[in-house]
Amino acid sequence: MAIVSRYTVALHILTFITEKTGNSDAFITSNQIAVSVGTSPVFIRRILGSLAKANLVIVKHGGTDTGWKLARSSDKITLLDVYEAVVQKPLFESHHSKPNTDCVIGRGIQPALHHIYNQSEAAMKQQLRQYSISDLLLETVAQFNLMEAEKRL
Amino acid sequence: MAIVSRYTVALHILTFITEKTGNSDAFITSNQIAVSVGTSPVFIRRILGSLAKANLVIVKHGGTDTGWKLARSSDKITLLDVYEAVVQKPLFESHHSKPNTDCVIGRGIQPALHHIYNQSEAAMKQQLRQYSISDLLLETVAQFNLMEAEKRL
DNA sequence: TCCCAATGTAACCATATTAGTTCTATTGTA
DNA sequence: TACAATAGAACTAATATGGTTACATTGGGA
Repeated sequence: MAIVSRYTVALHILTFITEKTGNSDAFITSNQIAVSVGTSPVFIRRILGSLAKANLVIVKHGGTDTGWKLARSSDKITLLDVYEAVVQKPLFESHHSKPNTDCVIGRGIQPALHHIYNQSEAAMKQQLRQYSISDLLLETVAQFNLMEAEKRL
Repeated sequence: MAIVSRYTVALHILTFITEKTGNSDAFITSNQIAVSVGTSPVFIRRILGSLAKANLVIVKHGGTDTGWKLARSSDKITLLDVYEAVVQKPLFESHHSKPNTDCVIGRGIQPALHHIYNQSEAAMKQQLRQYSISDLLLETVAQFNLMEAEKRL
């Protein structure tokens, strides 16, 4: 398959929080986010939990004004930070079956692929590191405005 | 999840065929390959079917000496060729749910991510393009010899 | 101290994907 | 025509994903 949509949702969440709170210290609830993403608050909280473990968001319980906010400025959170927080598995999977160890190929191919797979995954991550949530918000708003302008034609 | 193990198996298949046939015109059966991979011939044939569609292998039916061989020299088949043949989906998945189109983020984030996702996937593929099946066979044999040497200590 | 809105988390379900198995049809040369 | 292997459909088991429901927990404010 592909990289789970959980990653896309995580980026949606952080971009949404950034847009709603701006420079303020407000907290956003999982319900508000769920409406924007179009899914259930529980699913959102599961992902927020991963982001909290990676110290990307802060949660506030009890009283009024509860919910979530960014743990640091949105231009200090890269898309790679989010990837590492949400995707735990390596990009490439090895055999499910156990290759025949009497065979040269069966024995040697897994270590041989290891280096190549690592290199490819690193190249992909290097791209993600070049963008921050702040960049993503700017681009998202730009795309939104573009679509609105087209609608008015 | 991750890139399916089908890709790893496809590389195993092609490396195996290369090692067994060398420069000869011999054909390898799906049964022989299945033994090396440690799985069923049907699964192997399913993957060989994808590789055949991408013109990476040739199948021969009927008579004696039936089975599969490479469609071109192993140093002319890159790991990217195999990736494109076997993995049809984009690396990154978009939302499963439908984002709220009344929301700036819900509306703009998918096109905003599109470019970034494409760039990351391209960087990963670029790495795969640098290796051929021939390179992979060399490295696999080297790793095998290394492990055999360690065993003798 | 009690209230309460929202989080934290477990349990359960539906769905999709992956890979393994079995079976039957087909291929095309000897 | 025989036959050795592929082609492919149908079925199963295992796993992962995301959605739903339910309930305990948090902790500031009345």
